[in-house]
Amino acid sequence: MILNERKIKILEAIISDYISTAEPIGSRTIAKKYDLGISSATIRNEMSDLEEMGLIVQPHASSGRVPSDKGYRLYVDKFMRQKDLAEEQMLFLHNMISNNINQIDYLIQETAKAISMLTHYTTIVSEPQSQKTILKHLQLIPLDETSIVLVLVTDGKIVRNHNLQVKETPSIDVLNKLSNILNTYFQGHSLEEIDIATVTKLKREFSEHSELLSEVLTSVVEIIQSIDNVQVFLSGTKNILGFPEFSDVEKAKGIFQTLEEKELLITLLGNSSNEDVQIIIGNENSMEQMKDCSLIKTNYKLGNQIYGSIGIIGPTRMDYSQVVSVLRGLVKNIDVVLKALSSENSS
Amino acid sequence: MILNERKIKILEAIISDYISTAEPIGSRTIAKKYDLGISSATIRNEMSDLEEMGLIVQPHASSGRVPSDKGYRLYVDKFMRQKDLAEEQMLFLHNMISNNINQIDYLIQETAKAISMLTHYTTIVSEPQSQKTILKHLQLIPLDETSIVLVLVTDGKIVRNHNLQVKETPSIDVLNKLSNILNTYFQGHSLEEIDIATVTKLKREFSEHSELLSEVLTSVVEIIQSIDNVQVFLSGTKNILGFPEFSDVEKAKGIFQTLEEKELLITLLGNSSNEDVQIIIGNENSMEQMKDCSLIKTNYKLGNQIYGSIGIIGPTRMDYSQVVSVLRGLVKNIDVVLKALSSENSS
DNA sequence: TATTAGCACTCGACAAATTAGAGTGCTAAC
DNA sequence: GTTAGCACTCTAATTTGTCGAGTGCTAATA
Repeated sequence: MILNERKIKILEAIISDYISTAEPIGSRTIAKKYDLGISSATIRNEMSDLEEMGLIVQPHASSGRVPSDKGYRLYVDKFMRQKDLAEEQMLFLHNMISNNINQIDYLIQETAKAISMLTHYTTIVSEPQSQKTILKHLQLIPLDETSIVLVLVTDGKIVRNHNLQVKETPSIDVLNKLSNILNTYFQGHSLEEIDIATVTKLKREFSEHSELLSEVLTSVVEIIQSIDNVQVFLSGTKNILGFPEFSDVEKAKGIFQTLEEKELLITLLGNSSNEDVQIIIGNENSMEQMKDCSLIKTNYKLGNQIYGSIGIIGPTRMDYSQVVSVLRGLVKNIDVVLKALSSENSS
Repeated sequence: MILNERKIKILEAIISDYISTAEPIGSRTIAKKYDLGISSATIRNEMSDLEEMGLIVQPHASSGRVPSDKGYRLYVDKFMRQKDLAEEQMLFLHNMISNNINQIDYLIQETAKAISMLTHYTTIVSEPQSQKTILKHLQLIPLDETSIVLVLVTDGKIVRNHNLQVKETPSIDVLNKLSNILNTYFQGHSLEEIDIATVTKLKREFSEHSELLSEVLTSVVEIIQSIDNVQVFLSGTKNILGFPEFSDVEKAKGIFQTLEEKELLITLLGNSSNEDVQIIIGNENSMEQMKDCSLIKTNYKLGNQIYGSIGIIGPTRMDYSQVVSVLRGLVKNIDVVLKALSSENSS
């Protein structure tokens, strides 16, 4: 069956109406509300075709139609028009980013808040991480009599602390000396390069503080492993409860369960380095509890090869077009702020 | 009116029944279910008295009775029996604590998870902070061409990073030198002592790196101010939806709204240094949205004068006795683990 | 041939009526 | 002081009826 202009118009009418009302929509309503120049009977015939094509469904016989996942998919892929974000929203994002660009963890927290505020959906933001993290600096700091903090800085501006227990905390001078040794060996190397082989070699060369060094090295390896353990921030979970499709408490519970598990969120966001906006509609998501939700996600770039992800979750009837605009606006503003920063520095 | 033995038994029956069923309970049910040796008519008379005393209420005429906030309060203060935590639960907590005692932020995160798992209520844990934080160490670390990380360690084992922007990042040697200066001046001083006066004095003495020093000092002050900005972890929010009293989505939304605001959570946990378990029932809480909830909270001690708080939120009919046991068990285990650690070190 | 008007039919949402059940308070008897 | 019994009340659940929105089909129309 051919999808002619008229069918598309009707499908768009159904989708746009359903997005705003969450109520099934019938032929008469379309005829009245949208000026398509055809009667409800004709619309009825066309709707029957659309249903046959699997683009819309009837929740129950003799009710109006509702877009199917396939219908949304077609709309999103082919007919969705992109709106540009309003000036003031762009400004809002710009300010939010500029104010937090130096504190990555605040930035992602505030980003989550801002996006959930703008879209009224639930927002997940993952901490940016480099595809190939390079160590920039290591520093040991005394914590108390028996513990040291190892601070590690990567080129992705990620700063991580890790406590390590020792028999007795050495003096600051010793710690500084040790930090220097670590730096000369590790600085500029990617995380993958710091493997058991290098570590054993280092241990052999420095037998002086060998016991301490050995403990420190173990910690370095641990941090490096845990650096994949990205932080994830969530905002706007309560919005979920505002949608009629989740007034069934059981459904809402399933979603909250997923949102509470950091690992699931990370799986959800995935780890593609695709820079464009991706849309996952309803059943396309492999997680059972998420089959009534859609997820719109994108990756943002915070520097050379440093990517984080941001995802927005809502009911399948979410306002795809608006969310895509907001995400594109966000990514664009991050770029703008970063460019402004780097040109400022080079001047 | 006198609250005799029999009235107390009936009140306890009502409370314990309501805690588990969430259904109003009538005189006949009590007579059948609880072997009090009196007829339903007598129970009826007694219940009438209990209602007059404000300890129970009828949700509507000719329904069973439900405990009032005042009823719970009386029960909690006078009649609640404390159960001891089961061996395996103690062990579970002990292991959780030992595994995380060296990483404070993990510890509080895992604690939130563990407690919400054990109680099935929502758990809030705030990062421990000292009543009178003393600086132990400051360290400047290069981040990139124009930013430095200032790492600050307190005697409360709190480690905080703060980025600061500079015109040009100095060499590591300069940073180390500066770190040393900062340490000689600030080490061992409490946060309150580091005020504008000290800072200005320091600035005057060291005019050499004055501009840099000035920026660093501003940051130090900023961190010190933000150190009150404690982290808070939440777990088990989804449990809220499991309780019939919150199947009204609007009520649930109000609570979620509160839980999403960190500031509100901190207000909720308060900042008393009282070490015993406190119970706030329904309307006793000043927040409007929380008037259908009870909050059970306690402070835990992680060292000399270092306290964090932990709070558990549930419906007013929550199982006070169980929650108190779990909290006491947790606090006890923290003590045990800390003692074990310190004796291990001194040996 | 495509479109439309008309009609019978279906189904869910809603309201009103009915019923069953749990609970109460009161009174009189024990 | 306690209890059995009874009339009464109120809610929750069920039933019944009505309305409206929607459908599919058919026959007439442009």
